[in-house]
Amino acid sequence: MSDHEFRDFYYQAAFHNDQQGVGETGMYRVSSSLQDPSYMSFTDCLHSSMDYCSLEKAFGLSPSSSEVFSSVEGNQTKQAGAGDLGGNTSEVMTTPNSSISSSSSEAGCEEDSDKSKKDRQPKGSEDGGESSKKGNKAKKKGEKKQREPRFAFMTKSEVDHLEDGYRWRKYGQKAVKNSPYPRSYYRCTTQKCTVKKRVERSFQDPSVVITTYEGQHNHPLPTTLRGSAAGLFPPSMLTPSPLAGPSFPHELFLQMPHHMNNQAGSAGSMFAENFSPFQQYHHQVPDYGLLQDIVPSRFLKHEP
DNA sequence: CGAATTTGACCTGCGC
DNA sequence: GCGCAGGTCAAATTCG
Repeated sequence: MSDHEFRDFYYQAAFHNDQQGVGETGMYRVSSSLQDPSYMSFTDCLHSSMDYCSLEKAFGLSPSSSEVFSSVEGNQTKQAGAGDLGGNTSEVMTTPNSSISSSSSEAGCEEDSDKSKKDRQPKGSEDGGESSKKGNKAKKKGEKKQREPRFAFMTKSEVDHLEDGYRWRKYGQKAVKNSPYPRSYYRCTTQKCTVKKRVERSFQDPSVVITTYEGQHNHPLPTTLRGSAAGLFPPSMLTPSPLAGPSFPHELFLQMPHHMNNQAGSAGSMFAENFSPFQQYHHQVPDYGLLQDIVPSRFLKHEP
């Protein structure tokens, strides 16, 4: 997918959103969170709007809910990933009352080699040599790390770091070009979990937070977190194995549709396998038009 | 006191 | 080759 296509997608998404008049209650920011009165966490939002029967609402299938859009980063030319969602001219347009959760996935892509922006192995990687403190960063240049599936979504929120049930440790922050808002980098604190996320605020709509997840959790939600995160989701969502179902809320977005790739034209199919757990759903769904691309059939099928 | 955050330096890839 | 921008590291600092 080229930058333009990527951009177009978001424009369309916004347009679509407007047309549907979606909005009122998004998955975002509501002032009635259990723990934090200032906002509703993503987890809370999912919980509140979610059981599988009502996900369709949560995902914009009903007029009163937020909308989820997906897109797949085919060949991320210059990492047009979510990072750029808020960073350049391709800004998303959200209606004041709506939450657009757009997901961009770039799965796997071992082939993104040349492009893969570094992704250096977590420090202390096996090359054994942490030479001097900072000198060792140039490790294994030949080795291209596979890129994790990545998906982003936008959430209207006053807080940058949305609670999603997992514990994150911030490991960096950078100013983003063309945006007055910095981008924060978080890493899952669970050992051996390599999931990362980036959080930035849209410069066009400061109320919109763009969160990009990279990788998949290989562990259940921490039970201790904010009391009840683990209890918020059905067992299938807590399963470590991606094949058994999303292991964390955002993985729901993974179910989106590989064929957004096809739309994009380029490099589409190469990502399909990364969505394999969900392809079956895709194939099962009747024709819901765009919705089938956006919403997993398992949600759709519950429709009355 | 341990964990989390901040922040400046460093590294890498890309475009010119 | 150079400069820019994104991403990461890790020491210092702050927080619980």
